[in-house]
Amino acid sequence: MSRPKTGDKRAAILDAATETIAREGIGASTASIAKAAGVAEGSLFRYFPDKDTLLNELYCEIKSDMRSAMVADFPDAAPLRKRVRHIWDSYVDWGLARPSKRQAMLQLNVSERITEASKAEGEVRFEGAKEAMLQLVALGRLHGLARAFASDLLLAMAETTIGAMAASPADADRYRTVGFEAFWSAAAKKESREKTPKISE
Amino acid sequence: MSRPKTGDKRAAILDAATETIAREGIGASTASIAKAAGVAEGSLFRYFPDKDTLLNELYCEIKSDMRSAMVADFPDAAPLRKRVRHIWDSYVDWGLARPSKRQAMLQLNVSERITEASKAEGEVRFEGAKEAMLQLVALGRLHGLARAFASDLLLAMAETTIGAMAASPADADRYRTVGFEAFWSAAAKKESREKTPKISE
Amino acid sequence: MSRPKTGDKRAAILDAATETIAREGIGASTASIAKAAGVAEGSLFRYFPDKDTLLNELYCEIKSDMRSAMVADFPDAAPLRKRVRHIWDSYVDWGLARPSKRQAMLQLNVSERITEASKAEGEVRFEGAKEAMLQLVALGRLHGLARAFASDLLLAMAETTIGAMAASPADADRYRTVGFEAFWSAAAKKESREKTPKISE
Amino acid sequence: MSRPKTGDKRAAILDAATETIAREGIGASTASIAKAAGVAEGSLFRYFPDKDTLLNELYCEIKSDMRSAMVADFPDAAPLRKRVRHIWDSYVDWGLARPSKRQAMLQLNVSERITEASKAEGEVRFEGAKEAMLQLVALGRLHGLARAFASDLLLAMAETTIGAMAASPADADRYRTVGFEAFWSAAAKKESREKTPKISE
DNA sequence: GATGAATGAGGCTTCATTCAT
DNA sequence: GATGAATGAAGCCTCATTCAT
Repeated sequence: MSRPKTGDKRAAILDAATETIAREGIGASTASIAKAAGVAEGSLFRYFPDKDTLLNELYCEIKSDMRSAMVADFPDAAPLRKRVRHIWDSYVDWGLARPSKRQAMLQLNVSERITEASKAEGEVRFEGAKEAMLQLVALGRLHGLARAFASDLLLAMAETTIGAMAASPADADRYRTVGFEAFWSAAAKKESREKTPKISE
Repeated sequence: MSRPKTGDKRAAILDAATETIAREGIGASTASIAKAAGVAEGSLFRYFPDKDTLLNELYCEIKSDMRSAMVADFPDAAPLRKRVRHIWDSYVDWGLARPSKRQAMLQLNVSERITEASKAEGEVRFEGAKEAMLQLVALGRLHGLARAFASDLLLAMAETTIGAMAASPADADRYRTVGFEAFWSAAAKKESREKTPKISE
Repeated sequence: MSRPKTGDKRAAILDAATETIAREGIGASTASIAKAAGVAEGSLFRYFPDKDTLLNELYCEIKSDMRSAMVADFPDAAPLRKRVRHIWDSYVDWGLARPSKRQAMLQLNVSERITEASKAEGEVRFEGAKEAMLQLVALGRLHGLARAFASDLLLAMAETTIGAMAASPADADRYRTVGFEAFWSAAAKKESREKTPKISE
Repeated sequence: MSRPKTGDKRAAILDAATETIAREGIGASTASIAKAAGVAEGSLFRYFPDKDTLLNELYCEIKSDMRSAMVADFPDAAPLRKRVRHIWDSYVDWGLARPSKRQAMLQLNVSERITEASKAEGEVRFEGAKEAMLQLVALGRLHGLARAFASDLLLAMAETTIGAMAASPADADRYRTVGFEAFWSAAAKKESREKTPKISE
């Protein structure tokens, strides 16, 4: 899309890597990535010492992009339900709007070439979201379990929802909402519905 | 692990491919798979004309194995909740008991080398499970949406649950149950729990 | 065509090799030859210790077949022209009737895997033909040159003629005759045609 | 032989392929060709996407080289006999001077890996020669037959002649002349010798 | 004898990476 | 810095040959 006219080859390479890996998987050659980026084969290695580094930095970059989408306008002071809904919507909309990034991330997520360090780095600076998830766990159905479980559940359910939305664009809005309600029911307090609003506080 | 002494090289190769791909990803070389299977590299190609075929047959084989686990003892006549719980437990236990198969399947699932035909074949003969999912969708919170959405949601949540169980074996039982309750809350009817039994009919 | 019902696997293999090599060249695999012969892969090596031997024996066999065609009914006592015409027609008809053998021979002829010994063996027992060629050289336009030159010229011209006949079956008879006349003019004495009979004596 | 110091690797590879194929046949490995060319095996594939392309381009290249030899100094305005003699001599001398190219061409000519397109391309731009052959056919012994038949006959006879010259270098000149006379007698007008000169006019 | 599964060397091709320009 | 030609290790696959049944 936006092939930077500026000398920003690094970004061009990361973009091209996203597209190419989304299409061809982790096995995409550095040559094809460089070509898609409009740079010489060798130039790729001026910005990334080797392919593994490129993959790891791409992973971090996409995570960071996703984070930005979630962090933007995060309603820190809103009720829990609103905050979780924000996370949900941000993630789902991000994935829908950037299918290549999402697809590339699916590939990177299962790759043995992404280091633990990269995965750890992907976790940082989601503070508002983490805090919301902590509260959700503390007050809800997942009480006593690891916060990561709630986060992973949200991501897994959102991922499934995105897939359904992409497959049936006409029903996209319903899927987003129903998906969220499903997650909320799964994770929020199990008491009678009347009390649920209280939980979300 | 247990290298079959029988002449069943095909099975040995599939087993070795499972282990190797679980460890190294789809990029695992045919040489390493053959070696792990204890056969010559050329022998691999007597059983599978090329690597893509091996991958696709491995995919189908693992799916079939998973299916067998779910279909076994399927309580066709039980209430919906019991049947869904059976699906949940079967899947979760299968994944926990066969971490390599599960891990390999994660890799195969995102690979562009698995054909639509293979994916379609993976769907068949889950009749009891499909039927349960149809009822769940018809009567529950996902009313009006595609059955596949419910199935995918279950798989995604179970997957997440398996991950958590594997990470904290001590809490495994709690995760399995809580995970299921989360799914059930996500998908089953939203009315008060007392009415839930009615739904399951 | 005639897949021998008898136990004559050796002949079946040679036949199959002829067809397969005609179609795929010298690179045809022993497996494909065995399959075409209707025998097991390993059986081929009971009749021929290795592929090179198979190729060389095939070469000799086809040469021998060709020789048989030429030697049959050879008019030893006829005038030279008649004898040469017999050679010509025998060769041309043989090649036309057995396109696979001819095509396989074209491949074998240029192969570095055919030994000098095989080539030498291919020469023997063409006595009547050799004698005719010797006379032709002695009395004709190629006077003083090697007999092999005349033979090779005949074969080369006949080969070209066969190719033309195969390409235009409707004109086959004309090509055969014109081809022979061309060879005769090329090799026989240059004096007026009336005297030719004298030469041929 | 003379390994070009220039960066012209492509030509070096074609040269090496010529030598290697002349020696070992079409089955010569890309590794041996690359080695003979003094380049890494991978480099070969920068110039030719695969071995088949290499073979086809080699075929075209050699044909083109042969064409150049024939076209050079072609006496368009000379009498027919002179023009045909030019073709004959050019071809024979070319083949004698470049035994590897000739030998390689013999291999390529019978290979199923040379496409029809390559063969067609090999035919173009022989205009002067074609024209001469057309006249020869129109006026001579092959009257009414395809021009290609005359051309093929010339090539086949020249090929045989080259073989004889190579085998007996001492008699080379005689073979060249006698070979031509044989071809001329074979193809030119059959009328009485007195008239033959007229034809050749 | 006959079979065909098994073998592993070797062939073609790809690709991450280097380096001279 | 940027380039892309060059490299050769490594990958997938074929195949002549062996050998247990």
